[in-house]
Amino acid sequence: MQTVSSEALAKVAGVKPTQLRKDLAYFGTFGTRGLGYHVAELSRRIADELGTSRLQPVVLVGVGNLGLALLSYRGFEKEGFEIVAAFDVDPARPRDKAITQPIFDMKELPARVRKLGVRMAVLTVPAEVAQEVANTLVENGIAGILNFSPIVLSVPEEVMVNNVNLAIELENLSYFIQV
Amino acid sequence: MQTVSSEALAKVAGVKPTQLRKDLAYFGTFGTRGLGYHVAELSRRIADELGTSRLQPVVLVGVGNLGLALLSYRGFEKEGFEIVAAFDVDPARPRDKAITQPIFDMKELPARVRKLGVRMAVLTVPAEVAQEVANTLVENGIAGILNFSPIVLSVPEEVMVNNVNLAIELENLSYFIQV
DNA sequence: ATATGTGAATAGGTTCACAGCC
DNA sequence: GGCTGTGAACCTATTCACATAT
Repeated sequence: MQTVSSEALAKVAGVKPTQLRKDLAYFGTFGTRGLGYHVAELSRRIADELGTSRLQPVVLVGVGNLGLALLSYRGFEKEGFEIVAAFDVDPARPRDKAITQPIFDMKELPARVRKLGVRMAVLTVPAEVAQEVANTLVENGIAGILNFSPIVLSVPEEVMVNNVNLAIELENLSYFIQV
Repeated sequence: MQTVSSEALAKVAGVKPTQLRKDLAYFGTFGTRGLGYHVAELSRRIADELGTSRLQPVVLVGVGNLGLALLSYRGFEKEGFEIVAAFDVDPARPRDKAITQPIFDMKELPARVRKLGVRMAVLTVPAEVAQEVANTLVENGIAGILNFSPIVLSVPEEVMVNNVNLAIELENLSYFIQV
């Protein structure tokens, strides 16, 4: 399959074809009229825009249940991300799951994050310490945080935070399924 | 603290006060002019609207890394949700973590979901089987699905799906932190 | 004096309709 | 003929400004 239409792409993405075309058009002309989009080229150009054309290093902070599960998750590499290191207040606490990434003590975070030059972090620490850890991350060069703590982080405006709040997702479902 | 202002609430929610007031107003008049919102009453009325004033039972399907982590997560109960049962193709596979919820064989899903009368499900199965499992869930009365598989589920329009896609969250960060 | 509730104004996002190009 | 790219139309969401209530 060499080319693909906006209609086919929209189908799998769950959006309307016009939406998809307009979105792509914000980044330039990706397609060919009468033909569609050249798959390889489209893929490359999207990766370029997202910044995932090279492998992006990421650190994870807070190796509890969720942190450990994310460290084992094999779905990131395919999309161009690699969790290169994890940090925890108790790096030696027994963890049953075998993971490939090293777990360091939180104390080592500043030096190691700087050394690695990592710009993205996954935050899976308890809510009580999330803001404090976020501050440390930002101070040491992190520019994007994927936050799993159920609090609104306060960060400088040049830092990007994406929140994943599982309770809110369920509340949302709960609301919409009500009879 | 008996009452709270839209300004204080907006601060912790990370939105503007007018936004918060307008949103609440869609569900009725919750506050008192000159005073603010009565905390206990507001809390109760929001829970009523969300349908979380009673404990909501939820099932989880797919007890892999992520599923297991979510089963151990203690943040749901506080918000009114309880994962009452989990299902997996291999319920007996060794899992190091001690969890309180029973894990049943997928074969038992239809009968048990019906019996329990559960209306919400968390879907943490591999992408290849996600659609098939979703179909089974819907056939047996599930009306809301929290989907962690990186695919767009096709469901009847009365069924609500919320997607959590970790790779997309990282891609989003990656895009915005680019220099 | 203080803080909500809300119409009006503004901004942002989606869809339509079709011109433009292969 | 087929499919993209895009201005215009439409729709939805946010913010403003202030009337209203305590």
